[in-house]
Amino acid sequence: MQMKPDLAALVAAGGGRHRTATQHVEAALRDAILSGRLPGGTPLRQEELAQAFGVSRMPVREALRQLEAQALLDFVPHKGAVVTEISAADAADLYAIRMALEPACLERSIPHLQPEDLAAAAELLEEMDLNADPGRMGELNRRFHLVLYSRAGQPKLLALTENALSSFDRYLRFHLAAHGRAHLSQEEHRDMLEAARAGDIPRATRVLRRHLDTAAATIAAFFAARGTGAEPGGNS
Amino acid sequence: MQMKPDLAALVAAGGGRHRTATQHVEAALRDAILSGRLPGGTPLRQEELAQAFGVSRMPVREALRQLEAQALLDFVPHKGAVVTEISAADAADLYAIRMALEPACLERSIPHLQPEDLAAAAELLEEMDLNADPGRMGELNRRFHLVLYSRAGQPKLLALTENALSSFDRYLRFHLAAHGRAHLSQEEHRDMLEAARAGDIPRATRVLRRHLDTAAATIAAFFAARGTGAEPGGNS
DNA sequence: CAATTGCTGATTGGATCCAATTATGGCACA
DNA sequence: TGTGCCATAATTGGATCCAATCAGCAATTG
Repeated sequence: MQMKPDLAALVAAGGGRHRTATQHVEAALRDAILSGRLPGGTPLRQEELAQAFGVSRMPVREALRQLEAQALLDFVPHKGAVVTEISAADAADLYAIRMALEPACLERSIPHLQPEDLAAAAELLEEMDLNADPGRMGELNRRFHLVLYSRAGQPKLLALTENALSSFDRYLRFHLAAHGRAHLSQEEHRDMLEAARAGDIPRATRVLRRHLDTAAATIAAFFAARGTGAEPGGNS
Repeated sequence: MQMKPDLAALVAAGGGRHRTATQHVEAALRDAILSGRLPGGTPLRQEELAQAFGVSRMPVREALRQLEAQALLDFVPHKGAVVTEISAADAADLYAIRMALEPACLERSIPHLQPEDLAAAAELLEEMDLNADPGRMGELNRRFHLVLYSRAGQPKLLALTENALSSFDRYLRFHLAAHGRAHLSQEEHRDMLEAARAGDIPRATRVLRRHLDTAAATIAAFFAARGTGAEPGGNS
């Protein structure tokens, strides 16, 4: 009966692949939050995390501040950082951002898309068909979208979009739980890819908007069915 | 002949109005960067800033990291943080973001705008007519836009928009230098306010898009006329 | 004379220690 | 028995100190 197996687990998730300890802690915590292993409302105490990661409290502090800037944590003075709660309102907020940013990315990127981009996108779609692991699904979905946007040539716009997509990962499990998780709007994904291949910007953005609309509706329905703060699955 | 009068000046700009030293340093530095007092390319050494602010290097470090996350600084290992350079490409990037986010904010906010919001917006426009101080102009312009968006009811979307508007302040001085700075698109501002008052969402967003288009064109022309890295005015 | 290599200085990342603030529990008293 | 106050303890913010890494320069050698 370990009280905190999550900490030991998420330390390993960071891997040793980061240059500084701060980056290591930040990556591990972000991944844990976005994947749902650290659910909303979880309090994070610096000392505890420092021991778990085998570092001092300082890199933990800096990592927490970075995550706070990304709206993944709320800082409460003298009570520690807590993982931000997910909610229908927050999901709608994220969707509004995605709806604003992603069509802009797509329409700027499509004219400059290269064959290798389309091939990479198609490969990601195939992988999504085969791979049903919810955790990996979020990454695949995010990468698929980002590949299509990658030639927009506006780094800040892309960075914002990537951040919004990452934040959305927290809600993807809802989506997967609602649908049979077998096909996560793969129809629309294929439509988008086809439109992009054809260079048909109006059609591509139209499909993208519908894709986002249906996803938003799915999440909203999920929250409406349950209480506003319910988690879809266990943390097993 | 003080080598670094800027540091002493920007310390005072922070004021004593922040809870933690980190917030104080962050606010002062951000204001200095956005206002142009710290131009692009300026190296910021932690020890130097710490002395200037009368604090240790730690809050300076955290503040710099926060500013890096906001894309105002670039971190170069063992060479210090440098203020990000402004460029035509960066300006275009920012405008793409504004063009994506602000119409979304406006159309969601207009239906819920209150009379006091419209009054506040009108007051800001008047103040912009009277006040010609470039530094204050940026704040007024930002607040005018934000008031019109304030009822969008999507905190993350608004936060992103506010950040984009703040970042744009760095380019506002170009705009002011190009036009006579007497009327910073006040025509379009008034049009927007009128459309918002009438609840005419299509017209308001149309005006807003044109407003952003013309502003983008102005900045682009300014960069085209000069070299890509020129600063408009002195730092007096 | 130029290129390379070793050294020194500077700068950042991390650890440990201290201070300030507040949540929380117990205890006394009405 | 319930309520309010106080003391303790836990937690964060900040300061100082140490280690590691890299830039720049000079001396040396081909």
